[in-house]
Amino acid sequence: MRRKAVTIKDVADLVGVSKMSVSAALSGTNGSTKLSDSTRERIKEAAETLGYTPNAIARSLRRQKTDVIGFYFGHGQFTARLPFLAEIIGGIQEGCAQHKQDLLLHFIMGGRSLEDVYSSCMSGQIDGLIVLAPPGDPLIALLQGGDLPVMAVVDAIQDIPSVVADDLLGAQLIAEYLHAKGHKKVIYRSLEKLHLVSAVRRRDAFLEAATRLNMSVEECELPQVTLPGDSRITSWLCNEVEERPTAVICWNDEAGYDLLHHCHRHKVKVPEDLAIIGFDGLSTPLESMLVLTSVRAPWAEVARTAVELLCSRIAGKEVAKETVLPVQMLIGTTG
Amino acid sequence: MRRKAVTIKDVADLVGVSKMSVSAALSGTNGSTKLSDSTRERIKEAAETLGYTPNAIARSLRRQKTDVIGFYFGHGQFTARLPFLAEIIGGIQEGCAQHKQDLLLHFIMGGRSLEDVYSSCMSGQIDGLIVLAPPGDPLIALLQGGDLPVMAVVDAIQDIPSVVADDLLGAQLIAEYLHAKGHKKVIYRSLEKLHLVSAVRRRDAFLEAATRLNMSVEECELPQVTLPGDSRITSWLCNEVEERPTAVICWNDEAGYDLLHHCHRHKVKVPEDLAIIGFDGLSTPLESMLVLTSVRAPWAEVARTAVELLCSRIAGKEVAKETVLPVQMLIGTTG
DNA sequence: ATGAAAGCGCTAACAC
DNA sequence: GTGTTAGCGCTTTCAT
Repeated sequence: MRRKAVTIKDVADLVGVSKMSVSAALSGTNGSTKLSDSTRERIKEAAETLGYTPNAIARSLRRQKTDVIGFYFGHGQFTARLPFLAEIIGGIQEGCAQHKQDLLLHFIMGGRSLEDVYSSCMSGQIDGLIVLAPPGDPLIALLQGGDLPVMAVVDAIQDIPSVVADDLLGAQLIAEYLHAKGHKKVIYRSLEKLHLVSAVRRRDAFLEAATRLNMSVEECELPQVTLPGDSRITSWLCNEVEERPTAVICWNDEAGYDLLHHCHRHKVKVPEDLAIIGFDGLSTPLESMLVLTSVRAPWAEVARTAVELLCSRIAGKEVAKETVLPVQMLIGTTG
Repeated sequence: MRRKAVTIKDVADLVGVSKMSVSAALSGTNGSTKLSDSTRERIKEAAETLGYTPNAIARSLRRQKTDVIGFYFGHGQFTARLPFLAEIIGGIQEGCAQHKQDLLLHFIMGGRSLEDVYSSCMSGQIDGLIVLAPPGDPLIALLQGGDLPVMAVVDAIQDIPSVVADDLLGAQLIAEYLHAKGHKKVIYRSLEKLHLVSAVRRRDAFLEAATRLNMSVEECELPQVTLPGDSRITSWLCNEVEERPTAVICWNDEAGYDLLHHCHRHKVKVPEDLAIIGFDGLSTPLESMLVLTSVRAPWAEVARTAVELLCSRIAGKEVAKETVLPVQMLIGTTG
């Protein structure tokens, strides 16, 4: 506090009652203590006059509850500037706003040591935590032991209730879509290090579905952001190989757009020469001109739901181990 | 706290020292109390053994300081899903991470009453606040009275230290660019309700510069998101009027992209038939194919700087009333 | 170099 | 109905 703040005691003194009565009159959460309407009114007036604002910190200390939730999204590997993450954060925002409770979002920032981050989580500043991270994230292991309510989003985590999109269905939809369009030979562009559960699920489900539909799939693990010397794909794109693949399925939209750049640079026509499919269905400012064919996953809704379920958990209720939200095929102009 | 947490007292009892010594050994912020290295070590070990995590709430209550800053971005009118806001939030994230101090970001969510939001700000939960809102935002007026350190970003606010982009220069750059390209008659597409300082500055500076360069400017206030019956622009686009405008300067990128959609729908060729200029320089996933000609404003850097200055203010230092970050022309494919 | 006492502002439990 | 007593877990005097 910067200047001596007005406290409950000041109000009590002014009205001539005890601190208790003021607390009861203003916060209302009190069970036993009852007030007459007249005193309650006088107290409220006095509080108004003095410009009293309850001190949330003191309240939290006493109640052992802050009405604040945390959001952790990996240790510095993600930035909130990514469209995908903006979608998630926006969803959390909506969830918090929706929950009439005075629920705020507390970012757990990266760039500090693991111990610091863990301390932040366990320091009593937050009642619960939303996590977006691969299961192997070191924080997860630490959190498993504690009793802070945690919800995972996007990537399911063992032993932590998770809200995810239907990666399996999405992958199947893509396989069926391509099959219906007559594609026989395709490339699946996966995440280089498959540490994300969602990426693994999508790949496995796609391979399985494609095989079932008699499509031939070559897998191609590429870094998320394209390298200049991306030999295999580039050679496919440039040379007119016999029976070359006719589509590339990317594990997410970012990789899809990245490939689109490639194609553009190499004068490969999309989708005539090569179809490109993504996964996420993120919107871009250019939708009337070009839309990446993709699977639309309701990321904001995933996050919103996670907030809701986290609140339930904090309130002591059990929640489903895994909540799967539906996806749908988004037919764009790239395949 | 969910289960009885380990407290400073537990550690003290185990080692056989007073709570004081533990506090001194672990937090180090203590002035007078000195410890021998041996006791300090024993205390640290014991803390480790017990899995002690300091309770930040208790600490905050005692020190009247939380090391948390807040971010308020209007009362529900903005969503974190917007690319522009993602940029700002990402910048704040970077600023927080950079400040090695255990500095966290506390979102002040909308969707609650003005009083609730104000209470959140003044409840002692945050040491300072970053605000992104028009000067007329009701919260601003309330905040003016209080003594919570506040920094404004993007839109300068009277009597509040602000970090902004060089809107004036940006507008001039656009005017000069268009003039050099031979444009004589253009439209300035402004924000419908000019309550944003940045929007006003851009418009005024553009009108001034354009006039100086003998360009004729018609102003056209449009809602941020296009209405179907946007009569004036549409008629310009569809009819081959004598001496029709050759460029539309939009107050921000969003409006620019929106207009691009219009043009696309009406088969207006950009930039041949009409040049479109934006303001923000937001990146999109399609940059190798289409880039909106715009003024690139370093929004993330604006936010990062604001965090830095806010910390200075919290530490009691004076900061500049207005910090203006440079912008530059971003030549794209639309004009 | 260490400890004891006194709160920070609030609320849960019990008296009256 | 209303007041009193005790803390929540920590840190800042001031004494030893």
